Amino acid sequence: MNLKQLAKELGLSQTTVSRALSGYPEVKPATRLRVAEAAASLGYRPNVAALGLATGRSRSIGLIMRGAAEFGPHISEFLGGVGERLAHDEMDISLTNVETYEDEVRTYRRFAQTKRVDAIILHSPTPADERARLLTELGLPFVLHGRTDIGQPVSWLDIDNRDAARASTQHLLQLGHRRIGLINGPSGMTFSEHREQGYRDALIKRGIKVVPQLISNGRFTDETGFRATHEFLDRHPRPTAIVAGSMMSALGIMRAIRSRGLQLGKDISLIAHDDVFDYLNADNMVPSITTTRSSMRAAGFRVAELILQLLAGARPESIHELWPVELVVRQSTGPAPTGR
Amino acid sequence: MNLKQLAKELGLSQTTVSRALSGYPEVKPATRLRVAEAAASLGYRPNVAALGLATGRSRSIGLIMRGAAEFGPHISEFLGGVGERLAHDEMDISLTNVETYEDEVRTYRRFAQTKRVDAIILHSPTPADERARLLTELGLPFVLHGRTDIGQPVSWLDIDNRDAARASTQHLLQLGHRRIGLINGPSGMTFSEHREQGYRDALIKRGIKVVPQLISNGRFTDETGFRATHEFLDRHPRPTAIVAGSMMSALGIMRAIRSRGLQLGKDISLIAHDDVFDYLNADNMVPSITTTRSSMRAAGFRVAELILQLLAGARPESIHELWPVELVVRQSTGPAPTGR
DNA sequence: ACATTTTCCCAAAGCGCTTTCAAAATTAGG
DNA sequence: CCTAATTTTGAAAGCGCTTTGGGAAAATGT
Repeated sequence: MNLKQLAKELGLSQTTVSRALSGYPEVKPATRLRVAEAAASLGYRPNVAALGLATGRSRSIGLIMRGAAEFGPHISEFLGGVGERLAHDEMDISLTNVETYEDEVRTYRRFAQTKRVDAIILHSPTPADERARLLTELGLPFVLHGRTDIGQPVSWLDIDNRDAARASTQHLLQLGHRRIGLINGPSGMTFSEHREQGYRDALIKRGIKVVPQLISNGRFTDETGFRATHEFLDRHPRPTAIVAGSMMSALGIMRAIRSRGLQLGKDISLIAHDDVFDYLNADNMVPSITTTRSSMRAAGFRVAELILQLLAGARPESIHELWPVELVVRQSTGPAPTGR
Repeated sequence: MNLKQLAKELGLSQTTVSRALSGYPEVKPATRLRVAEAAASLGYRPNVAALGLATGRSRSIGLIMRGAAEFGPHISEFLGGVGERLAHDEMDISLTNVETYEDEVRTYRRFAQTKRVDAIILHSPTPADERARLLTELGLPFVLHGRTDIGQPVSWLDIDNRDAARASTQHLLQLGHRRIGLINGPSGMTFSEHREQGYRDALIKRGIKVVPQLISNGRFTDETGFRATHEFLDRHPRPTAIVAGSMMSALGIMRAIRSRGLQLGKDISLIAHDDVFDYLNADNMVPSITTTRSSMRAAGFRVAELILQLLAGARPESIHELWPVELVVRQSTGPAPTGR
């Protein structure tokens, strides 16, 4: 069933039917109704390729994952939010995998040249990320989840990682901790840098020297947390608290702490950043974990919304959102152990 | 840059340029080369909407996620595999979120009517899943990850969950365990049913009565594992071993065991199914976890390949793959504790 | 040398939609 | 009741590609 057939069925021209279905004003309400009913009962929907060709819009948003590693729980939560929002508008996510940075660049080129997507969601940026520049050059609208330092009119949404890390560190300082380890995300990523800045800010403000060996970078995995924690605990004197970048790391950290026979929340304190996975609840851990909390899913939802605004004509440079992060104190943080 | 411009640039007709780029034989090698070079240097790529309109193919594969819950680590591993394979052919995944079953059906209809995707990846089936029938009716090619019982020519790829559960249970039986709990996936899903069947098979073969209270169903989350384990351990006599459906559940199970002051691999044994997440390694746990192992990513990769075969004309009823599952014995399983 | 294949290329139609421009139908104005 | 203004509808062009059905040019045969 295509437009031509439907029009013939109704004894109308394609023009009128098209207009009726697209909600243009110059069609009589009675006609519009008749068309809508016929379309519904005959199951007519415009062919998306034809529509794309005629309008220049593909009704889909591109998102590229680089390397197997990116396909973790974080991005999938985010994707959930994006998809939820786009579904309202019958738009879809066009998901593509690439191995290398070069492949990613190539794929953006392909997206632009073939007009496969209307816009891009850019994620996991580095401070000097060139991809934003490339996309601008290619004329592909995009919203960045995160931030870069390149001075360009970039639309972005980010959470306040710097403040999150600062708040976490300050909280531990207030509890009397003086040797605090940071188990951060991969080095080079903007959010990792921001977290380290926040951590340093808090320490320096309190006049405490930053010990580079107490800062560890790596992916947000159980294993990374486990290893880094062991390394920290091998030091003398050992840290009495840890700030971690993710609940995944926290799992490994907890394991390591336990394997040393130490008690979480007493011998050693832990604050993790919680991206809100419903299958990994900080409240349900034993002990429950103090976290800085910000829903990845909500961010995805909002980014999708911003993309739609962009496509509706919003000025890219007007789109900036910095989300505050909430500190939720639970059992994994306690007063610094006295003496030693 | 479109075909017309490129053709003019080359002093050739659109026909010839199109054929040269698509590798048709009726174009002189010298011309082909000249065209290819011009296309490369001018950055020409066919508009995907026009291509879709002319060929009837969208070069993308649909995958629907129902509910927030489906967006877990399992599916994202799977997606990684799918994307990796599709990228070779410059095809993309068209990802869509829906809330309800009805929405999902509606979306398949939309896909079919608007010709948005060339094929579908169907996943998370129930035994009497009607979606396969619907897709057949809609004329949408699809490959099912998993299996259903409806008697239809359905293309599928599945792992041998029944055998995996049977092998796990048998292994525990050989170690002398007689009260074995099963912490399974959500009830209703085919894979959960298969696992329960395998578990029952093994017990019955050994003449051991199946205790319904030792079978728990739920999502693959830390929390589900934690709760189910506590319930099991509240029983008298309590089970001495647990078969779990996922590494996520295993995390919660381990927590629960620990919180009871029991020792994993000694007081109680655990075998989990491992879908191979590189951020959650059974080998690195303490103690390391005995698992039945099958890469979700590899499954995704292969499913994508099967889809491509289907689109290339393979008969749907010829596509069935049942993957065996490997049992990897590690430290979390040991002899059943004697006495009591 | 000419007739016949074979190779190579092209004009134009068609894929299914939107949208411009113009005409027909309706309503309002006098 | 007629003309002018306003709604409402339609014909046709165009989006950028593939592909059919020929033709011109080159290669082959005699």
